[in-house]
Amino acid sequence: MLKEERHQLILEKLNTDKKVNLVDISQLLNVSYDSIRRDIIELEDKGLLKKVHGGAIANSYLSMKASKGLGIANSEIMGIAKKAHKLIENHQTIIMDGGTTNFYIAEQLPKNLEATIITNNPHLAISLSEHPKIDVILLGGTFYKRYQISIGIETSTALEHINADLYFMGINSISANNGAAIRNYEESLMKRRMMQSARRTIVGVVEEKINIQETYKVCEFSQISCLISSLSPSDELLKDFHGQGVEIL
Amino acid sequence: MLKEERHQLILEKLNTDKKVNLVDISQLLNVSYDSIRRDIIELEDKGLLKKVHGGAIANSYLSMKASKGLGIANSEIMGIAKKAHKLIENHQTIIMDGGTTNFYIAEQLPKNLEATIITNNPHLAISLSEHPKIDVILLGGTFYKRYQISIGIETSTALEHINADLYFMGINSISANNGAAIRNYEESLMKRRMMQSARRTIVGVVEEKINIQETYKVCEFSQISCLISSLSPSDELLKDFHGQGVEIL
DNA sequence: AAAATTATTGCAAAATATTGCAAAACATTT
DNA sequence: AAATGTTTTGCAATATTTTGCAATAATTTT
Repeated sequence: MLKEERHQLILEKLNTDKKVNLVDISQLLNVSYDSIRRDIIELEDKGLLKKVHGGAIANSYLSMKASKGLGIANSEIMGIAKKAHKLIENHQTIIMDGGTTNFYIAEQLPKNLEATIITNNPHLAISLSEHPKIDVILLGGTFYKRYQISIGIETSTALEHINADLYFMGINSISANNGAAIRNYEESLMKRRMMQSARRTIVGVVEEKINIQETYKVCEFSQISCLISSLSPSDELLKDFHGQGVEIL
Repeated sequence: MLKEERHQLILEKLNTDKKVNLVDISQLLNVSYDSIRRDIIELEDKGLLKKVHGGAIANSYLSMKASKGLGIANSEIMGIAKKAHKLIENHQTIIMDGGTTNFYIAEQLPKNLEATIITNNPHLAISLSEHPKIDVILLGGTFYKRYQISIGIETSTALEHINADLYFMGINSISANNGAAIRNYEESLMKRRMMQSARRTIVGVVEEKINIQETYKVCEFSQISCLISSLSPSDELLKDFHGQGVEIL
């Protein structure tokens, strides 16, 4: 079994399961624990996954890239995308940043929608090439391989002169008390800047990100205009989120 | 067993299995390990597979290209890329814009090269995620779907503060008398701006672009520092290009 | 805090890669 | 057909990479 072969298999498993266990994989592929451990280190160096105690977890960009190729979209995310599309009207200007959810919201936009999309996510820009009536503005800056978006002073400066209608913000966690938070500091600053440049901030999240808490807080929950999930607004999981003036879809 | 025959078989096996093991193949085809090893090296030089420790794996972009029927130009471009890499030193800052040739020059850069690459081509930024030691700066602006690059005042402004070592300029045509030219006006302005931001401008072209003339002139031939093609510098086709102080590779 | 699991490190064995060289095969010219 | 030059091939010596192991450290769980 070639090393590169193992690498591919690990990444594939990561795509479907979102996480891998070191011991499991080593038994599955019938190689020593150490080899797999070193594989994981190498792959992390390439920014293709995130190493955690006991194994590794998927990187948003990777799942994006993989699902793009495979054309498989998670049905939960598709539901979120559908709801998001209802908030968009013709001729609006929309800011979108990184993350799998945003990628699908963009990719699945109606083909006849006329809009301008501003993004720091090159995958999204490329994908929107298939939408003839959507103008795309790509925000430049230092490209963060791990998150597959550009971040930095340049990105920020460009936003200063923009007044968008909507901002679809991708996040890693949200809770009613602690607001929205993510894993990267620079990115959290960027997101605050983006909020300032749009009238309404909309957050789409998959269930597993609800009621958990990541390191860097972006904003209070009440500062968000609208929260979209795959759940029914009356779902038990969402009960704390009501009553703060945020639309729940 | 002919060499070409072996090459075919290796590529076929690669197509079905996505990977080949050096030892296995050599036993299967009943030739020495060394011959297969050299086959793999040759095929890699043509950009038809990716050599790894112990064997080779299929080349993702190539299968992509092959399915589109574009496979032929590939080995020509690989040759240009190889020549281009010799001009690059560690720790340089390099501007690269759009075009297939530039894409391959970037993608095939040595994995251990330390450099900063500035580009308005998001495909290139994404591809360079696989190069851990290369920093990428993405230039923002209006995204031109047709050419898959960003162009505009913003892009231009960002370049004002940049002094790069090299600029790899993609073009549609070049001739000794009429210089370099392309098909899009906005892009031609952009390229002139990029030339100003780099010490040396390098042009890599496939044979079919030599001695033809496109609509929008970017610069005189003599303003280029170096011209790279797949031909030998002494080739008949290139005879007019000598004597203008431009390095021909 | 102890136990259990997982990580890290250094090391030696195994596998693979590289290089130079000479024989063999092939093609080309006399 | 002989002589010549080129390409291909296999071999051997050497270098590099990968691998598994064992001892030790760090982390998570109990």
